[in-house]
Amino acid sequence: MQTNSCKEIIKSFSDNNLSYIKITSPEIELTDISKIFSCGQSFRFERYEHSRHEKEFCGVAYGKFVSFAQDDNELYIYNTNEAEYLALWQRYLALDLTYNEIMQNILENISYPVINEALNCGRGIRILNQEPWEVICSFIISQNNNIPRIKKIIKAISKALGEKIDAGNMTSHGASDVEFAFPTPSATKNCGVSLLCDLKTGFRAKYIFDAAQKVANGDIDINQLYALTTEQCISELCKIYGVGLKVANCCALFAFEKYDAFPVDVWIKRVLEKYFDENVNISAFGKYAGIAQQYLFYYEKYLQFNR
DNA sequence: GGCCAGGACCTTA
DNA sequence: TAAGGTCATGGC
Repeated sequence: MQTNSCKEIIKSFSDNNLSYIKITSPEIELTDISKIFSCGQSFRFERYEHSRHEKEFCGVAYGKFVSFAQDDNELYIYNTNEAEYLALWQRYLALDLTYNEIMQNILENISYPVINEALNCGRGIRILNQEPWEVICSFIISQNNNIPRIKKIIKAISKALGEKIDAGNMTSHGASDVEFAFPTPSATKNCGVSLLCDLKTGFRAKYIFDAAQKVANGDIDINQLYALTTEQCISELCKIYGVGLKVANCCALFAFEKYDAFPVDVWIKRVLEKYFDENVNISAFGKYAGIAQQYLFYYEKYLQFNR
């Protein structure tokens, strides 16, 4: 794995009841928070329209309400401090990886014009390292669904079943006084299928319930999945009723650091047919195939909505 | 009012 | 083994 050896400069601030940090580093030059939070990998962040920065996205991750703001090559993280950044948000944002080397690796492995175009178009996208249970549940919800509605359902589930978060110090960064963490597997399991169905999950309710059961009782051991190969990890995830290859690949990529996992949804299927040889092998993309996949996904949607 | 959305499962042949 | 139907729901 490529490790970022370039030194970051982290400055800490405190403003009334709110602590925040400012980060500058070469990696921030390959970071665009608006692409990161609108490329379909994460569903709990919203743009904060009244930001004093060029762009700002706020939401809940790892049980905390946080906001990420950016002006050019400066990244601000509100409601955190340096220690928490180093322990949590650095890895969450993948700022411990050097994306230049990752993109070079992709380009060296596979040579198609669309790869260059997609990497260029999506410049700044980074694959977040999100919480495994939240990712499993979120991508079960994603099936045969669209992104705005996925976000709405996840918000409703969190409000109904998640722990309250006191976010009073973050109302000037898009928070309500009370926000809600993503519910635990056992809270989700205890909720039961019919209430999950009431939360507009529809036919996915029984899938979510089975996932919650298997994770809560240890049939699926989240901590063990990190240590497995990509193939083993995907195969374990597919033991959940309602998790097939596409959802399992999303989980492997977005939660378990399996950067060669390559989710194929309707968009990526279209991309493969449109730009690649008929029998192109996914392994040709190399060990960062999943990251290439995310740039291709963003690129194709970008073309669709910017014509 | 049919079609589509970051699909998976079940039935049928 | 492959193809086609089914499942909830909302936006267009």
